[in-house]
Amino acid sequence: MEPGLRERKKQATRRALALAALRLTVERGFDGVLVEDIAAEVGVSPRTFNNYFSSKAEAICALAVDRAQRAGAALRARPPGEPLREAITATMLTELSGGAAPEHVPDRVWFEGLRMVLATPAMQGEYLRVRAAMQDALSAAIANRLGTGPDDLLPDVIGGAVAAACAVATQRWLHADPPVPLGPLVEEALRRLADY
Amino acid sequence: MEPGLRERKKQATRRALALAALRLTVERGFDGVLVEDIAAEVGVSPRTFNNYFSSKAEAICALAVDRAQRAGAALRARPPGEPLREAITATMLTELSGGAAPEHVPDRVWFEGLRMVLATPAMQGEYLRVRAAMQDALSAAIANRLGTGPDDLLPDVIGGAVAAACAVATQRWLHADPPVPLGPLVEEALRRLADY
DNA sequence: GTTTTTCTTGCGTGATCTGAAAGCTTACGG
DNA sequence: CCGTAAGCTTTCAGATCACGCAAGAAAAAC
Repeated sequence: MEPGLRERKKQATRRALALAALRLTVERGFDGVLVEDIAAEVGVSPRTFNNYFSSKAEAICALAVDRAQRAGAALRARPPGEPLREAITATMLTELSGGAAPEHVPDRVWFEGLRMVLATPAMQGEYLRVRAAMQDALSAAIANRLGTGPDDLLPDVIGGAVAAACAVATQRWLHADPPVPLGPLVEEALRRLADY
Repeated sequence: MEPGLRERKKQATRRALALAALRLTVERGFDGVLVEDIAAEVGVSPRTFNNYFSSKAEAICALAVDRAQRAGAALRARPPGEPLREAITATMLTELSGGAAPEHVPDRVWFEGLRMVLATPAMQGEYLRVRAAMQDALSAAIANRLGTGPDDLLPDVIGGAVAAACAVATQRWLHADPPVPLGPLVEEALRRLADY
């Protein structure tokens, strides 16, 4: 069953809105861009914007949510025999370092966008939803990998811990001066997690 | 330096607003209560409400944020010789089980309030800020306890992981049918964390 | 008791988000 | 093909929210 023109158009509009929201926010700041502006950039009415996203912040973080969810799929795709810890580390290194990025979002927009989201109270809540999305995706993938029952706490706990560790690494990465690569930070954060 | 009348009044107003916000929300749902209602309940103007809280959701979760931050102080207060893992577990068991609750908030309001916050998209972001507050408080306390340098990732990573584990336990607790006590869930979640 | 600071309040404004109905576009079946 | 059904977009209107500003009231400082 092909997606059909209608569905493809919808996805395209969604992506365009999310991207415009992110880009404009990076350029002008959260309060410097109105929903109206984003809609105008894409060529739709403001009301249509809210048919896709229930808030400006949600649109800005939509691409990040998509990316977070892909982490789950990536973890599922690791070789079945691989030990869990290695699989997770490898997955996170690949995903977070932007190697696999179907969205053609310029690196600087990602970076500055993240920095801005983290620094703006009105968007912090939404960013934490990104983390939650990643946690859920990881939990599901881990449960799938380990074949644990639905009552086992382990997948959720590990998913949450890994997401938290990655968030810490990302935070450090954003504020590192001089800049450092993200990979080693992620690796170290995950190692420290295992230390505990 | 005593708090002074002015400061005490401010804190009282703040608490009253936060409590009214929580209670009314539990009774009528997030959309069923207006900022105007909360202000009226406490006997201040709506404008004053926004002098204390920058959003309705923030007010609703304010008491939870206070509680989360107390976790850090509680961890600092554990005996210095105690192993970190034990100290954390003991702290979380005491704090989350409501044993130490200076706010005289009825248990049912806490429970239903949490359930409602978790179920309402408009408040989820704010709840995640509660988690962030707990994570920060724990990180600081852990760093203080271990005497680690400011560049060490471990305190932040552990703080995040513990906060995540507690959130998982809380989630299960809220949806457990039939109801189960929170303590054992927290204990197990923290144990699983160490398993990884 | 006066002065000064701080908090509260009322008013006005800009922005966000949502419901409902009308118009246009796509999909489907003959 | 063509007409009908379904879905999406748009316009319009309304409700709420959050905030800046200036004036008034309460507390603190002197």
